[in-house]
Amino acid sequence: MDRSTRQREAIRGLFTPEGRPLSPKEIQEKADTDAPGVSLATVYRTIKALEELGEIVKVELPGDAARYELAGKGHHHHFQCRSCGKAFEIHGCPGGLAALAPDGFKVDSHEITLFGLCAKCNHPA
Amino acid sequence: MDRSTRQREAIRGLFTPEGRPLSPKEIQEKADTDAPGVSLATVYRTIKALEELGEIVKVELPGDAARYELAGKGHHHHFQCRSCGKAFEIHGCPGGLAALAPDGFKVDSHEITLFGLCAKCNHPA
DNA sequence: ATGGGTGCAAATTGTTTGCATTTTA
DNA sequence: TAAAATGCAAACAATTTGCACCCAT
Repeated sequence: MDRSTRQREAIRGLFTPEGRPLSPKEIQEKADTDAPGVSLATVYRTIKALEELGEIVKVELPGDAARYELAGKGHHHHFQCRSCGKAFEIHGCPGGLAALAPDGFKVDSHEITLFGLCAKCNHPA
Repeated sequence: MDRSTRQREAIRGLFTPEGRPLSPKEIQEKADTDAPGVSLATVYRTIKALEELGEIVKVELPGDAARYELAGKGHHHHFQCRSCGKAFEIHGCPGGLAALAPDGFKVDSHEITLFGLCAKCNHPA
């Protein structure tokens, strides 16, 4: 496999159904194992390509850099650890949120982010 | 009143109980009326001071710059218009969000953001 | 003159992009 | 050898900060 393909596959391979949302830097670090020396520019370009292909989606957490995760996981939300900064996927969603908007407003989507300590940071070994 | 005081008061005066969250740029533009020529640096420094005094709080919306609003409004969330980009305060909050986190995780706060069209953008004159 | 506050510009971080080079077909 | 992808560095936007300067006390 050639270099270009290896880089792209290394990045693409990071997105799994079980994986948590990854930031560009995390992607670069993890991809470095299979494709040493990937530049951040390539990471961003590959992310953009995969996003346009509909394979991954951008996850925006309040006050932090964008993350990316595998597309097609269905409606869900995220948890961000205040200690290690990692983002995790959470399931379940209270309904009826659109009703909270003021009269005349049209709600088409929503984001819920939980903050706290992840299992690892909450139960230090 | 001297220039410094006028600038600070112009900025401080932008934060009202009814006001929506403002970004540093919006703050600079609005403050310019009462205090012409305020630099962004001063806006940021004043924001920081007011935040440390506990008069205003930072509002972080997914994927957008930070906003600031008057402190002490009680628990509430926000709506962001996809058309004009403005942020609005919304009231009400579904409970039990902490239960959505995985086992072992400790939730200490949460953020909910609704996206869509504000009244003005939804009902163009 | 002395300290507090200001504007400008430089520094930071996250992200994008131009361009020359490398790689692939 | 021409097209495609890469790395580096420059360019941007948001935010912070160093520094010289200005104003009120």
